[in-house]
Amino acid sequence: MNIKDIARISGVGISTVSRVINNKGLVSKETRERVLNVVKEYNYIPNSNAQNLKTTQSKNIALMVKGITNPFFANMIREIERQVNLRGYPFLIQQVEDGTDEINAAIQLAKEKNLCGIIFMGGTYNHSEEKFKQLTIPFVLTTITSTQQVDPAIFSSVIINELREAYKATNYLISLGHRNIGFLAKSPLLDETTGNRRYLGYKKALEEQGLPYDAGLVEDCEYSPSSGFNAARKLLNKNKGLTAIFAASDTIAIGAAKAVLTAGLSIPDDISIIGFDGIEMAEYYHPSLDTISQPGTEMALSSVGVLFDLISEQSGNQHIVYDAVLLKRGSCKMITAR
Amino acid sequence: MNIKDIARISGVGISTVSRVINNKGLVSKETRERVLNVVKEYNYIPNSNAQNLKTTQSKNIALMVKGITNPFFANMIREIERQVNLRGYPFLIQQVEDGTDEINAAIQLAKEKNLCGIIFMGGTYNHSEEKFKQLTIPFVLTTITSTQQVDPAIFSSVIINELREAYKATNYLISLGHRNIGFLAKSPLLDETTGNRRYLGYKKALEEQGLPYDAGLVEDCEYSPSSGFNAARKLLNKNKGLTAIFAASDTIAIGAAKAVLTAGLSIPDDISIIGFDGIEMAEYYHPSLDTISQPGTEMALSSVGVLFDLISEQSGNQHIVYDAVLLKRGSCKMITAR
DNA sequence: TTGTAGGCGTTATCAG
DNA sequence: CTGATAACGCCTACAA
Repeated sequence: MNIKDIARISGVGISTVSRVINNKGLVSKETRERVLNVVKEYNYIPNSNAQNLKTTQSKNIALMVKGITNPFFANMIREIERQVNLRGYPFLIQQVEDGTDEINAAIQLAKEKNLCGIIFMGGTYNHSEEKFKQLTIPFVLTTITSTQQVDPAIFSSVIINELREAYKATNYLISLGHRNIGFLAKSPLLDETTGNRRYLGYKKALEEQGLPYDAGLVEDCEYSPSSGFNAARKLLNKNKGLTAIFAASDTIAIGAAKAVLTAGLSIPDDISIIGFDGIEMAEYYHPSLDTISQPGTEMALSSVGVLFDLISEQSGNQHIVYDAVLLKRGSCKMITAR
Repeated sequence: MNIKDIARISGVGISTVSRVINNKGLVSKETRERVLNVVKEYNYIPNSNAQNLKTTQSKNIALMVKGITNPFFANMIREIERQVNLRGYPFLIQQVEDGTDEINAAIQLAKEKNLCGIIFMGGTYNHSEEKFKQLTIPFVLTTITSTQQVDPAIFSSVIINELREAYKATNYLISLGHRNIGFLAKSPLLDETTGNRRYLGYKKALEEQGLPYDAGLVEDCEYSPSSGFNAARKLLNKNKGLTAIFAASDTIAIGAAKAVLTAGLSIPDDISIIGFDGIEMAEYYHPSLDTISQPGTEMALSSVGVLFDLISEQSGNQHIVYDAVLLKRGSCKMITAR
C-alpha cells in the first residue's frame, strides 16, 4: 500500500493524494472525501522514510536522556513527550549510555533521522564549543548547562542553579546548628557534573559559615538507594560526630536514611537528612525526607517551549534558570545539646 | 554530505562507497582504505531514511512502553536497550499514552519506521486476534499477556503468572493468620489488566482458604505512592479490623506503608504489608517491605532473545513464564491475639 | 482543480 | 573489482 495504489484505487493522480494527506494545496471537496475514504479503508499510512527523504526537513524531535532510570526524570520525560506530541511532531527517546558522549550520539542521530530539534537531559557539562557547533539544529540542555568556556549564545538551557540550591540545603542544616555535615554524591567531583555543582554549593556554605571542610565527610556514591545506603554506613562508621547528611539526590537520601535507621539511630533526632530533586518517594518515605525540590514539570514544559521557539525562529538561544524549593518535612531538626 | 560527494571526493563510484560502508561485496583494500578516510574526514553518516526507503527492511527495533514512569520498568528498559544495541540494531523507545491503543500505535510506527521488531511493555490484555494479525512483524509482549481468546501461536510473551504470584502473596498473609486483608490496585478490575490478574489471585486465595471476600477491603488506586497512601487511609478508616494489606505494586505498598505509619500504627506489629514487583525502593523503605519480586532483568534479556529468534526465524512464537520470588523482609508478621 | 515528471540518498542489479 | 542505472515512496514545481 503506497501512495500510488491509493491514487489508482481512488481514480486520481498521485499528487492529489499527497495534497489530501498533507492538507496542502487545493483539492475539491468530493475528491478529498473519496481519497480519504480509500485511505481509511485500506489503512494507508505514508512511509515516513520517503517523506523525510524528500522534504529533508523532518519534524522529528529527539530526547537524549542520560540516566533514563532516574526517577526524577520520569515525570519530565512524560511531560516532554506530551508537549511534543501536542504540537504534532513525531518524538523519539534515545537513551545515552553512561560514559558515551551524548553530543556525538546526537550529531549522529540528527543526521540519520534528520531531526529538527533535540532536548538533552542528564549528563555532563564538559563539551567543547566546536562540538556544539557541529550540532546544526536547535537544541536545549535541560537539567544541565555547560562550562563557562562555551559561548552562551550557541546553546539554550533550562536549569536550576545547582550550586545555589545545594548551598541553600547546606546552609539550612548549618542554621539548625549542625557542624559535621556529611555529603553524598557521585565522584569524580572534579568534573563539570551536576554532582560537582552541588558539591561546590556544599563547600561554599561551609566556608561562608566558617566551618572546616573535612574530606572525610564526603563519600562517593551512585545515584541509587543501595549506593546511598553503603556510603552513609561508611560515613556513620567513621565516628566523626556526624549529625546531618546532605545527599545529592533523593534516591541517595533514601538509601542514607535506611542506613541511619538500620543503625538504630533516629531521623531527625540523631541524624538530619536532606535530599535533592523532589521525587515522590522522598515524601512517602518514613519519615518524609526534606529535599530541594526542582520544578520538574515546569522545566519540561519550558524546555519544549524554548525548543519550538528556536525551531520556529521566534527567538534565539535562551537560558532559563528556575528556583528550586526547600521542602521541610521534618527529617531535619535543630541540633540540641546531648 | 551524501554518498555522491564521498564518491566524488574519493574518486570512485557511488556503489563502491556503498559497498565499503555496508561491508558488502568485494572492494580492493586500497579503495576501501581511501573511501574510509574520506568518510572519516568529512564525518559522513549515511541517511537512514534513504537506507530504509531502499531496503524496505530496516533493522529498527521499537519498545512500546505504557507507563514509562513505572520504576519497575526502568531497569528493564535499560537492559532491553543494551541488548538491542549489543546486536547492532537501532533502537527506539515509544511511550504509549495511557488510554491509547498500543497495538494501533505499533502498527502505525511499524509502517512509518518500517520496524523489524517490537517489544511491548505494560498495558492491557484485551486486543483482538485480528488486531494482532495486522501487526505483520515479530513482536513480544513483556509483562503482559493476552486473553485466552487469542491464539497463542500468533504472539510471543515473556511474563510471570500474575494470578499465581498474587495468590502466593495473599496465601502468605493468610498463613500468618491474617483474616481481614486489604487489597489495593487500579480499577476497573473487570478488565484484562495486570491489576485484575493480581486481584483474581487475591480472591482465589481467600476462597480456597475459606475466607469471605469483602468488597469493602478492596480499594481502587493508581500505581503511585500518593494514590496508595490515600487508598490505604480510606481502608484504615473503615474500621474493618484490617490487619494486612496486599498492594498490587511496590509503589502502592510504599504509599500504603506511609499511611499506616502516619496513622501511628506499626508495621508489622499492627499491619502487615506486602507489595509486588521488587523495586529497589521497597527494600530501602523503613521497614523494608516484603514483596513479590519479578526477575526484571531476566525478563528483559529473554524478551530480546525471543524477539531476535523470531526475527532470524530461528523459532516460532514462544511463551516464557518466569517465577517471581516472595521476598520476606519483615513487613509481614504472624498475627497474635490482641 | 488535477496529473506528470524529476529527484531526495540509498541500495542492488547489472554490465564492464 | 568497479561504475552506471533503476528503483524505493513521496513531495512539488510545472504543465494541462
